[in-house]
Amino acid sequence: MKTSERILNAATIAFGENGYDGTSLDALAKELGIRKQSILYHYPTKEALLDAAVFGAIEVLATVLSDAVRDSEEGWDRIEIMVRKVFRLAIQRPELLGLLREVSRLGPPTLTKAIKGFDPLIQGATDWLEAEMDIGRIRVSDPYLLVISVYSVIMGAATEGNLLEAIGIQQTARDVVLRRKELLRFLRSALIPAVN
Amino acid sequence: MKTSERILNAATIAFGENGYDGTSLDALAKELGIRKQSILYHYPTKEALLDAAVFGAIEVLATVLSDAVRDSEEGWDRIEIMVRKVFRLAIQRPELLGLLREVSRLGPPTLTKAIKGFDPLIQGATDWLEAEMDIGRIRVSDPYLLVISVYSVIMGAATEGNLLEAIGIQQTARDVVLRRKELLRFLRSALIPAVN
DNA sequence: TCTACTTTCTACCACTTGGTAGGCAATGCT
DNA sequence: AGCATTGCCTACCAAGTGGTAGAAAGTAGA
Repeated sequence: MKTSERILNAATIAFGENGYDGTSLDALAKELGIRKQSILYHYPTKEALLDAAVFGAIEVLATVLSDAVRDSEEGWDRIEIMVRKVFRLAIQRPELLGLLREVSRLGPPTLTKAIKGFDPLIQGATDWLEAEMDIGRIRVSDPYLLVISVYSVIMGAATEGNLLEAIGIQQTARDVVLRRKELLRFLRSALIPAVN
Repeated sequence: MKTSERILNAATIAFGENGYDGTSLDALAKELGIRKQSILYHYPTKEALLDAAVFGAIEVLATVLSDAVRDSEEGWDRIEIMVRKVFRLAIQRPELLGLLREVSRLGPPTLTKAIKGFDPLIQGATDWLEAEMDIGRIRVSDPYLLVISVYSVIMGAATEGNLLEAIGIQQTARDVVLRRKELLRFLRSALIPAVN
């Protein structure tokens, strides 16, 4: 793998797990077996490295979501597939979601750029939800707020693995499946309109 | 106000907003108009200061929740009051929830202590939900996972104000009320059993 | 082989970090 | 008054921070 890619991967993990301020270029370099100056050759500043990592994370998430749209039928099935794929991502690469959460705490200017990358995703989801509401497949409510609520829930559920781990709860693969199932039931109850 | 209290308040805000690593004792002292050494007089280390702030935040949250229990009827009313009070807390003192989120990222040893403080709250909520399920007022599911889901949702919704602000969405008091209303509808749909 | 370019390195730098040592004034107790 | 305690201070330190300057080493084309 190219050095610049190795740096980016390590940075994504480090920023996602220890935060931006909690990660030093020296530590990052040591982990990679190189000198800090080599990092600064590929990414002129620490912030540039952060931006690159965030951009990469958004790209991966966008790909996962558009894959979910491609591989799913309309209606509830689409949400289910989406949740499954995001959960798989959260298990395989938890640092990505951690990084995105970190960005939302860091605020501008990085957050501002990140939002721009996110905007088409949010817009697409909002439009789709709105259309589904019109057909009556999704309970009618403010689509934008709904997107954000769903985002919060999925993000929370997907990243709460670390929390459970810290509490001392064993996290077997079966438990993850259970949590995902529970989340889906939760979302289903919240989104599907009541049958009158 | 006593100096030690002023330090604790400022630290809670700073840790909650900028994170532990993003907050320096010097900056904190400057903000308070004192020297760093005065901070270290009241709290022997930075970590001790963090622990004190976290302890305080948990205490406030516990008070809010137990107040909610006291001021509410059983059933859905209790959840509604709870959400209202947590939202009010999130608006009046957003740093508290930010701090708790930060702790969950920092991991042990602070997280371990925090969890201990949280345990009675989680236990109480779990027991209560279980009882409500038995009566049929709450949809039957794993109570523990449900607590965590609800926690994620409320936490997410309550702390997403910064995010919305960054996106550029005006956050009037009316919008907050709308978001809270939407969240309650979301929770209600997810928790109340379907009428067959 | 000479040359131009890319990549990584050593050597430094100014600044900030959390923390120690100890002084000095105010307060209150005997 | 004498004295101990409390609270905040100045002075300082070793370690770490992100970043600059520029040398050395590899690599590829002519």
